[in-house]
Amino acid sequence: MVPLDTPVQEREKAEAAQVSCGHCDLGALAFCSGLKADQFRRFLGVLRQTAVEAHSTVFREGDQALHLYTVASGAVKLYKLLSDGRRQVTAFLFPGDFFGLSVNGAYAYTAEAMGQVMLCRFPRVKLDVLLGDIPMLEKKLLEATTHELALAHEQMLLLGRKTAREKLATFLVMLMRRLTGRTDGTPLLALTMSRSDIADYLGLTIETVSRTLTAFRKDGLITCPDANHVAIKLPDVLLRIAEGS
Amino acid sequence: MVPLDTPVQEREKAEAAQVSCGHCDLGALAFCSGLKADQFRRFLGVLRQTAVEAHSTVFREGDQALHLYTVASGAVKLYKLLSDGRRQVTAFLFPGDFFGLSVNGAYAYTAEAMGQVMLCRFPRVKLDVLLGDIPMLEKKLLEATTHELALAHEQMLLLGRKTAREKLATFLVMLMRRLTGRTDGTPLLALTMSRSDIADYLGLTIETVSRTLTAFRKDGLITCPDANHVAIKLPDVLLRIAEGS
DNA sequence: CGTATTATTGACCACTCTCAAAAAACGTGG
DNA sequence: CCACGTTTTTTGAGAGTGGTCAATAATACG
Repeated sequence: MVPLDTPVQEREKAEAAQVSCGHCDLGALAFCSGLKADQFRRFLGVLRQTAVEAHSTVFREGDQALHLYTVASGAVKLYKLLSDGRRQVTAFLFPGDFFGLSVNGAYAYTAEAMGQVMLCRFPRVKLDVLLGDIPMLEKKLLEATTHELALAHEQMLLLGRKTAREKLATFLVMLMRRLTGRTDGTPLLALTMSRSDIADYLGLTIETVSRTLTAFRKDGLITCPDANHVAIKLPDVLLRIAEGS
Repeated sequence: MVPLDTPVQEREKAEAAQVSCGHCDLGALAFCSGLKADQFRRFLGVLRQTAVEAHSTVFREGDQALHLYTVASGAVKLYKLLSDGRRQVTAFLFPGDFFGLSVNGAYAYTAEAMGQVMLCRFPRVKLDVLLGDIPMLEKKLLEATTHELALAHEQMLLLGRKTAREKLATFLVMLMRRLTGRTDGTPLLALTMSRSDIADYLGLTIETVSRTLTAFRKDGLITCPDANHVAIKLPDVLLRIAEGS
């Protein structure tokens, strides 16, 4: 719960026309990629990098939305709660993803670190000025939000219309794409999230998640070296299941 | 399926500093509200108003995303399909709402008119130029997308964690807010969507939608003059059910 | 007015949830 | 490093919400 703030204004190693943030290894995916040297300097003046410990809350739903964040390293989950404790995880975020967009000045969801996480934090008021001056940043933000929206639509399809088996298959394929960038080979996935997180992401219970993974194992689709690692044995079959055919 | 295009460039009745589009009665909610006279003239040059017949498809998921749309009047539904025909309605849109945002140049969902609809259509390439010149428009678009994203998160919570009863209650309260702007009194809602649309929006079957509405009727929460009209008798109780308590 | 479509109601069933216990993994201190 | 307690995951048995299939009723439409 105690973010270790590290000012970064003084680090101005980027004088080249094309610079990269240097705090992350995102390359062209980073928010700051493509900025000119002087723009990048101003960008650094607005940004503050913060380290967040595992399982600590970055902000809660309803909090005043003072900052916008991007994930530099690690993973973050977003969720919403019902009054009786039922939870819906709305997204798992990985390096390069934005979060903290607000409606009416309040965050629409809670954000929690799933492990040691490095974040880039932008005060909204300062960022708004910068967005006005550097149209490319605003374009990127709009593009990122649009992308998030498309993912949300995908997730609605999953939650509303897919079976438990299809949900888990979709989840594994998604992780495979996101963490390894490929859907071929037999990648070994490190699950940074608990069964409870997965269940709340897919609209299932932990028991159903566990049982379905066991079924996948028995079908030879995956192997599990341990509870937090999944090796995808038949990616193509899994993909077919995910798409509901 | 045959949109009746009506060029509107010549209609330049707006010479005042603060103008409103004139094609809709949205006031401050309209995309064009707050534009200066010269900006508005350019805005009109980009825009094309189109009338769309009931049940016709504006565009399909995967189509090349050439246009961005706003609803001027009527209602539109967005949906995604699985290969075997299972459908998830991701949103019902009403006057003032945007749609047609794309990822990788393709629409992420299908858009269909639910009745006679008037749309404002913006070619993406022309709009992009205009957005670059009028930062306020880009801000509005970002805000609208952010708002849509928040609604999507709400819907994920509903789809993943709410019971049929809670889903229907949430749906009715949402319609009440959206169509009447209030949650008090005993408003009469005109349902522009079929049971099938409602079911596919809430992740249920038409039978469950029908049964749950009957249960609400028996509980005295609503009355139904006919199948397409619902009078909310106890809005506060419905709201409590919707929030899961 | 007859036909097609949509909505309601009923009976039954199954997928997933709930409750419960066992097994495995994790963390902590001796 | 191991014993211990705690937490997480897995597995099992049974139950319930919502789905499926089917028939009836109501509505829309030509």
